[in-house]
Amino acid sequence: MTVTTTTTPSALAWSTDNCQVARALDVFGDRSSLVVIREVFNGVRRFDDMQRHSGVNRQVLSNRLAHLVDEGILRKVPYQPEGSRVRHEYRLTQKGLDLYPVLTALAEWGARYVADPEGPAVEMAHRDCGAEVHAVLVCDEGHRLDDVRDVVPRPGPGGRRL
Amino acid sequence: MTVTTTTTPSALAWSTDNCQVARALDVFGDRSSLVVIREVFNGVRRFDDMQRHSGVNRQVLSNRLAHLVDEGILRKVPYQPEGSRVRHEYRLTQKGLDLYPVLTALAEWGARYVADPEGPAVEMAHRDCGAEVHAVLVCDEGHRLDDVRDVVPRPGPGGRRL
DNA sequence: AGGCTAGGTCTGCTTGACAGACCCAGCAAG
DNA sequence: CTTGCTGGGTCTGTCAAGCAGACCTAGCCT
Repeated sequence: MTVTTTTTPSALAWSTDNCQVARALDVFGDRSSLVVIREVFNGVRRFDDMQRHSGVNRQVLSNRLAHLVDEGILRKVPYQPEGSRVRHEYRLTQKGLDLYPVLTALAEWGARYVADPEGPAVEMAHRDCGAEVHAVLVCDEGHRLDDVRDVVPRPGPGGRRL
Repeated sequence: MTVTTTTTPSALAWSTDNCQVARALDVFGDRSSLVVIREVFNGVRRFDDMQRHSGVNRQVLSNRLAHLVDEGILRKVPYQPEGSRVRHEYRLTQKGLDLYPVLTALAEWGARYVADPEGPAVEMAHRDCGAEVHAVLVCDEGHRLDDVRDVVPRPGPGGRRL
């Protein structure tokens, strides 16, 4: 057991008031919202289907759907089964579709650490070629970062000193 | 307003019991856990620092840290400020470090949709060249998927029919 | 002896999740 | 016309979780 000395992290000098990660989490960062989003990505778009398929409580599902519509991540689209009245289903907006990298990264981490021995329950594929899709980190200079230790967070243009 | 007809999504035929996304969310998928993880990624590793910097309730912080240590995402490392007794700080394990793509994707989505006009509060950089880092989707055939509509989820090897 | 600090725990209140029952509109069968 | 079915919810009561704020404790310093 080594005992190390440390320095004060510079992040402490920066505010988290306007952190976009925290704000993103306010929008969809609870278990139920992410499960709902997973359902919609999987093509399950109707209230009852989602409820049965995901097991999320009806009341909570109702709240989350309304909230995600409010936030512009989902939109309600009317549809009409034959011989039946118009109903509505939930679809991803562009803002919602842009969560694909988040969901892919999540699924990939899950596949590595919490999947059953026979493999992950779900995977992402390239529509054109059918090959599996992964979320990888690349920098603007074109380098691919295979070791996550090469990534370092830093204050962005909107960073505020305390 | 167009009214569409739809088909039953095939995802309904597959179980979500062993979905690795849901399992990953069980491990760290609540707001506080993700905020804690953000703090540790930013180099804030001590209890009081995290509490003050992130504003997470002390009790909740205590729970989350214990849980994340339990799950092998963080580990407690002793350190010794001069002239003081040994204390402990929280560091990422490899399992925790592998959340970098998730956090990067989250930060990127947040930068696009919920950041202040002057820009995101935080960004990821390449340690070697200083350029900004992004989470991008690539397939095993080497194609880069710039349009998320080219991604399609499908049952993986661990998928179970209902 | 008293104070300071890191890293927590304890208490009481309020909010949210949850299961399960209920509701409502409109089609269709009897 | 009544009865039932279905999708998409709302209502109710219970119980777990979040929260603010006070309190605790070990070891160092004065």
